[in-house]
This record gives sequence, C-alpha cells and structure tokens, in this order.
Amino acid sequence: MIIRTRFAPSPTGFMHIGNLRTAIFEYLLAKSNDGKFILRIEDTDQSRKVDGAIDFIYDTLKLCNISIDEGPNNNGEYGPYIQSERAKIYKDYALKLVEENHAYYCFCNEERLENLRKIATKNKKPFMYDGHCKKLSKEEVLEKIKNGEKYVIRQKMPKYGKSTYIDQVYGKITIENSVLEDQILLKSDGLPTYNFANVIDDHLMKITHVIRGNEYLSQTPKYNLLYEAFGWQAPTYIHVPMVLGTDGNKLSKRNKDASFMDLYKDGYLPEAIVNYLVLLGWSPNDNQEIFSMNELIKNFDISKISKSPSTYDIKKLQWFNANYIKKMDDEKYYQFVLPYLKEVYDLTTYDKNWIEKLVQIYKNHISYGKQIVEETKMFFDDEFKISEEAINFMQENNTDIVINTFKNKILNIKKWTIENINFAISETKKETNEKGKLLYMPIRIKTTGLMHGPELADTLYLIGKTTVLKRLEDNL
RNA sequence: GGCCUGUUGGUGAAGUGGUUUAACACGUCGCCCUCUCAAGGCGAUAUUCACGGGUUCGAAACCCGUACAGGUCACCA
Repeated sequence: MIIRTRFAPSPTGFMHIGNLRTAIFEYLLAKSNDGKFILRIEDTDQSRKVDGAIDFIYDTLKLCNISIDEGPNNNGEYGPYIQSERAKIYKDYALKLVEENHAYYCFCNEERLENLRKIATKNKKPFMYDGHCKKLSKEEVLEKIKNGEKYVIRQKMPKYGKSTYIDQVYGKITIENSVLEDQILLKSDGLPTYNFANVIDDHLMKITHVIRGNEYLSQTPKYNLLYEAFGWQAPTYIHVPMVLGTDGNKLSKRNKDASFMDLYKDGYLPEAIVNYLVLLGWSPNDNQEIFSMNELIKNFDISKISKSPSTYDIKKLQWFNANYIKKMDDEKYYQFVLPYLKEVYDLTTYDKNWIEKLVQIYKNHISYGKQIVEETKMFFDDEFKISEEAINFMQENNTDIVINTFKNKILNIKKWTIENINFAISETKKETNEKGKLLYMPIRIKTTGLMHGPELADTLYLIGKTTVLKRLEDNL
C-alpha cells in the first residue's frame, strides 16, 4: 500500500507554527515510506477566503523544502484539489446519504435554532439539534424544496451505544454516541461543512493516514460514522499534541512570534524552524538534534510522537537558528544578512568588502538575521558617546600615554589593514609597557566609546582611519 | 456543565517494572579562554517524576481516585 498523507489548510493567508508542524509530520510520514504528500485547500467557508492565500501556502511549503506531489498547482489524478471546485461531488454524496437514510433534510431556520440554544443555556445543558426535521416525510420534504425553502442536510447519528476507534498516538478512544449531534453535512449555500468535505476528499483522494491536532480526538467518531455509512474504510488516525504558546494557551494569530512568515521575515531560517518544530512533540531514537530534511525522512517514526502538549520556546529556536547561521558559507551568509542592513541603512557609500568584513565579525553573535542591525549599530551611528562604565574606567586609570602612543603609531600606517593595526597595537604595547586591559581598553573606549565590541583591530579597521584618528585626537 | 485528552526541572524531552541516587539539549548560573562582547571548553542546576491510595520483593513506569491544565460541544475550519 502506498502511503498518502495530506495537508489541508484553509486559505487564510496566515500559518502558525502549529499548522506547519502538522504539515511537516504529514510530509515526513509520507516520504519516510516512499509515499505521496498531497495539498488540499479547504475553502468551503467563502467568507474567510483571502486573496493570494494559496500562493502563500505554496511559498511557505517551498521555503520549508516540503515538496508537494499533488495539489492545486501540481498534477494529480484526484483533483481538483480546491474544495470550492468540488461542490457538486459533495452534494451528490450528501444526497446519497439521504437516500440511504443516513442523513436527512433540515429546514429549521436560524430563529428556531437560536431558540433551542437559549433553552439549552437556560437549562445549563449543551446545545444539540433536536432532530426536529428527521420526522419529515418524503412528500413534505419535496413540497418544501419545491417552495424554495432553504435547507441543510444533517447526518443521522445513533442515539445509543458507544463508538470506539484506535488512534496511533493516543490509543483506544471511546465516545458515547449520545453526545454526537446530527451535524450539518451540507450548508444552505450548497457547500459542505469541513467535517463532511474532509471525509469525502480523504476517501476520494485515497488518503491513508490522517495527521491532525488532538482537538479532533473526540470528534473522530463522527467521521467514522460517515465512513461506515458509505461503506468506506476509515484512514489511520494520528492525532498529535498541540503546540502551546508561552502563556500555556493554544497558538493563535495573537501569538505574533508563532507565525512562520513573521519568523522568516525576522531572519529565522526555514531549515532551523523545521528542525525545531519537528522536535516539538516528536523525538528521535538517539540524541541527535540537528537534522537535515533527508535525515528527518530517514528517522521519522510516528511511534515516537508524544501525547502531551509542548510549549513553543523561541530561545531554543534561536539556538537552532544560530547553529544554522554558523554553518552557512560566507557568501550565503552575506546575502542572507544584507537585506536587513539595507532596510535600515543606506549602504551605497560603503564598499562590499567593508560590509562583508563587518557582517562576518558578527556571524557568531546573531541568532536571527534581523539582529545584525542592532549588533552593528556602532558602525553606522555617527553619534559618538562614551558610556558610563567607560568614563569610570578612564577616570580610574591613567590612559593618556597609551592613547597618544597609539595615535602616533596609527598616523604612521600607510595601508589601513587589520594586520597593520595589530602591528600598531603591539608597538604601543612595547613602548608603553602596558598590556591587557590597560593597553586595549583606553584605545577601545576612545575610539568606540564602549567597553564591549568585537576584536579591537577589526573594530578599528571598520571604523576607518579618519574617524579613528579624529576620535583619538578629540578631548573627552 | 457533559465528554475526550494530558500531567517527568524554567523549556524541549529520554524513560515502557530492577545498571534511574531520572539521559540528552535549550535556558540560567559559575569557572576557563580572552582587552571586552560573542563563540568555544568545563562544571552546576528535579533527594525525584501533580497529589493520595493500591498492585509488587521492587514503580516515574501498572491500576484506582483526586487535583490541575488543555481540547470539544457552530450552516468555522
């Protein structure tokens, strides 16, 4: 049997990392078994549709190196892969269910439903459709339809007994049938509900394994009843634990940090995000942490999916990201980081070598791309100010001799290179007999105003001879 | 409220009855390296697995109960 999994987002133009993580799991399960990964767009709610959202989903998956075997923009024999284009299919199946007495027409209007809801809340009972229209005769139904009355089609649920199924992660799940509502299959606009379309499509598209959040754990019997009614075999269910925000709540749009695109825009590498996400709720057999996509495919195993929810921790993501950044080759890293600088600074007056050198120094410092801006600030900021701790240092130590000696050495430098600057420092060391802090700090403070920063010679090189000299000459 | 699920440190987690006085990683702290900041190296960081009972020679692991947390009960997906 060929394993077929599917990622079925609704096109909202937003993807939080919980969704992405599901997609990753689905992709890995398929690929680790030489199976197919299908993308299906669940857009049966017309009001929530967002323009360009399908492209957005494609972009996201592509960035994450997740390749789609079948989908709206890919060929496949089970299309169309956009639900709104399959309306007729769902309707035919819904009608079939009515014919076979597994579903029925319902003409109850919003007003009556609202009333039922009110009564339910008053009695402190959960609202459940009362099956009012189930009793309608064939003739009555025909009559109402002829009169143009709006209707929905509802699934007929068993009233007694229990439904049981096996989930690959959570094991045996049993639900009382009496809590199952006669849910709507076909809405009055003629489109199916998510629950219905899902079943139809998963079957028609030959999906073998369904991976989804565990919020569906107690809803799955409804699906199974549908499969049963059609005489179809239900897929293998793999419910995965949720990813929670730091506040312990479900991830939502409000959690800005948890949006894939936002992270990407801030300079988190998709490889790092994928790597981090896959370890949220799944663990490998050994202690390996850094995984390429191929390694993930090789190692992924649903039996290692955890039951308990995990909370999203950006600190660990940053560690992964820093890891991937460090591994980039110089040119790639330069191209990665450049846009963030360009966004904030006018780089036209700087030459490429200078920027490359600058950026290189901070390769070990940044844990996400955008951070380069903050880190390199002192090289772009014209404002020169000596920090408080630096002032204290200057007051507590005699620094004039070092500064003056160094200034003279710098004046003699013909070619402004890091080597020559280092030479100037060591000459100053010889002449003044100062070393360590008392040698470096005066120069550092006088030229940068700070007591921290990258290697002195590098720093001075980047600041440039003119500015360095000017600062050395200036009085405090 | 009914039902479903979960509960190992600040975080991700390993662990499936006995080399567990709980691995590994992030974070945090300390030390080393170092002019400083990072990086890197080394070390510390759960007398104990939500709690209470039980089963057992032996439990984080099995069973029951309690507590807490989350989910779910739409013409949303």
